[in-house]
Amino acid sequence: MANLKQINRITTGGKGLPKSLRRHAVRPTPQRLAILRELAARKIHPDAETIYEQVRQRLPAISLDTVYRNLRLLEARGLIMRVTTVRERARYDADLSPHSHFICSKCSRVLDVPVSALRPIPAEADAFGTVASVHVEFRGLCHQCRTVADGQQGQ
Amino acid sequence: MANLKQINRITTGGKGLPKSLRRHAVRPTPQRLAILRELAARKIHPDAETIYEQVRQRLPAISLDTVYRNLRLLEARGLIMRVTTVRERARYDADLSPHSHFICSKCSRVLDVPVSALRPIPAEADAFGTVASVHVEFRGLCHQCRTVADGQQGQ
DNA sequence: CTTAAAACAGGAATAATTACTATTGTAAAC
DNA sequence: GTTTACAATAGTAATTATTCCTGTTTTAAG
Repeated sequence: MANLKQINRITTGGKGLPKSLRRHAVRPTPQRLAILRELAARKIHPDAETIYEQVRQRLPAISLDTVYRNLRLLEARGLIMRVTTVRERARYDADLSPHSHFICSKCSRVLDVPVSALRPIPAEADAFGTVASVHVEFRGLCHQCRTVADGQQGQ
Repeated sequence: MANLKQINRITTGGKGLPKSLRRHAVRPTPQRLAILRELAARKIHPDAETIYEQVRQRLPAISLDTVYRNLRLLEARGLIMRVTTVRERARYDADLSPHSHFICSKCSRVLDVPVSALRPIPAEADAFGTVASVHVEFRGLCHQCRTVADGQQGQ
């Protein structure tokens, strides 16, 4: 699946979406389909609560937990993605010089990435509004954790 | 809180930091100085809890709320910055094609920013580890909100 | 010294999210 | 076409990071 046009074509009632879910080893339950359709149909990038309110009109018995559970599952299976970053403790920096961060997904260490490792953000983004701040965040395995993982495959 | 002056003497290493705080219209209280020093001394980009644990060794009576309150204040005054993004409801997207987002700080609408508005992220970031994901987020006023703001100054 | 404002400690409250538990739906085996 | 096993669900309780509230202490100014 992977793109909006495909999903949109599918969500108008065809059998494509259920098939696509099965391909990803996800059972196409009514709740799941409703959530996914709601996400694909709208461009507003809704949050769990908004999806819940909408889906409830069709499936009045659905629970908020089901929405959360399925968003998590669908994200894990690579069928949808988060717009906002991972929700974790806020971290601070006294260094105000322009730079970015690499966050290790295993040890959660935060490394400074100098601007030279990025291209400067162009003014084109101004097309969408008055840009007040830009946040660039890399996630992955840091060298240390990668080395350990290479040696002993698990954990 | 007893003998604050003693504490003040202890936590006040040099006079530079207090002066800098005053320049930003922030009163250089011992707690504040300790928090800021902790942040500046370490490169680990600590979270509130970590700062709290550290500062507590010098100022055992400090409260966690004071740490949070001051981090907020120092950020608002432009003396420190968050490494992670604003902590708000997670939003999802069914469009997995590479693109970025502009989030309006007023109406919190999320607009899609095509990759063409960004330069592709270079492989240089690999110097820090194995990059699994890159997240780019713009924040500011969207056109609609800006127009409204121009017309009627308040709100 | 007195007084007003800012900052504080401690604990209660909030909001988003996740965990738990008993129940229901469903796919496959018989 | 039942039975069986397991995934998914609803409803609610719990958790976690953060903020709010109240009464007190500290600081700065008159």
